[in-house]
Amino acid sequence: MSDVIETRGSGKAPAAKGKRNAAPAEISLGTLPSHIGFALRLAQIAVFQDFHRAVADLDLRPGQYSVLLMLHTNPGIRASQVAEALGIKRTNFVPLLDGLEARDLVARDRLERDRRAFALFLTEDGAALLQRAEAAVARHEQRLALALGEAGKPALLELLARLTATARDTPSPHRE
Amino acid sequence: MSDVIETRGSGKAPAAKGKRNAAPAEISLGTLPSHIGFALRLAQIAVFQDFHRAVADLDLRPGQYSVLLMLHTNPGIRASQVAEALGIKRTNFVPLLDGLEARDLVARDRLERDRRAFALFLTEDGAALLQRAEAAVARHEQRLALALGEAGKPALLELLARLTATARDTPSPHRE
DNA sequence: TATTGTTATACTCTATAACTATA
DNA sequence: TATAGTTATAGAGTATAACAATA
Repeated sequence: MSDVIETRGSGKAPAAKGKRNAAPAEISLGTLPSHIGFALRLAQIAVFQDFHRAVADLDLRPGQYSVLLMLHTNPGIRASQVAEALGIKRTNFVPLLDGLEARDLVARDRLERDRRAFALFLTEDGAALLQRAEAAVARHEQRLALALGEAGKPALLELLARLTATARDTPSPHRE
Repeated sequence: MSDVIETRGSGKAPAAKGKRNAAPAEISLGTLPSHIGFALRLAQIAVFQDFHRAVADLDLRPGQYSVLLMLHTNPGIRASQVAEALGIKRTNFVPLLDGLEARDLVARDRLERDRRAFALFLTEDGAALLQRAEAAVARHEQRLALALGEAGKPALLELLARLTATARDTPSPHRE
């Protein structure tokens, strides 16, 4: 829990002779570790890296996995619905879908009753890949849950949900 | 805590007549909300947006604020030390520093005993801006702490630290 | 030879404006 | 007029390779 980081030479250099330097060998993060945003960033990076390792064989990033999951749970859903549910802009969702379609994991079916829109489905390959991904992601989640302890995971999800709700709803702080 | 999202017309459209559509009006996120990575992403986005609003007058992003804080806590520190401590690549730290220097918030002083490196300092303007930023960020943190409840913030920081440590240290899951 | 800072570059994620074809 | 999907584009954040000056 020390806020001090050793930066000199990655542990290879001898114990530093210049103690009166303008640039100290030991630096402090100060109050940074007590900032929620900073801690969130570090955790997010670490968790996403672990996710990446977990599904490395399948070549899936978190966003792609989320889309496959949504299409499995909501077959025939429209593209803009998936994008909105996942917090992705419609415009950025296009290349994401293109990539999955090019790999023949999802299919776009033009709707007859509204020929502007598509119904999205998993292909057989997509369903099969999702199944393997779900198993890998379950192991990834179990690994994290183990580190969080018995009541840790639900407690964390509850705290994160409060952050999401509060920070989202908070109006501009200086103009009320 | 419902996993169901209403996407049709953002609440403006009449109650949807086509109930037998291929694309249902109500879609489910399925198991996604129980994924730690997904919850982390939502919380991070919300918290960073709140941070942005909190320091909007000062035109500071989280990374820039972190650098100012580091230079205040560790005056004379070298650029690569700051970058490493914050988890930023040296190469990406250059334009970040350039921006702060262009605004006359930080100064690079060439070190005499090692003329490859710079000692970094806050300027007077930088110190003054940091002071205002710290006040704004403190209000931002208090707002979040209020939402998390009495023991919520330390509990959250503890859980996030466990995630950071575990996910970072975990070796590749399929090759042991 | 190794390190500090740097340039150039590329890839991902995100954001806005504007187009098309439909409604 | 409005909506679903799309294109083009631009801005951040992040990644690697390679260079000059210095150690």
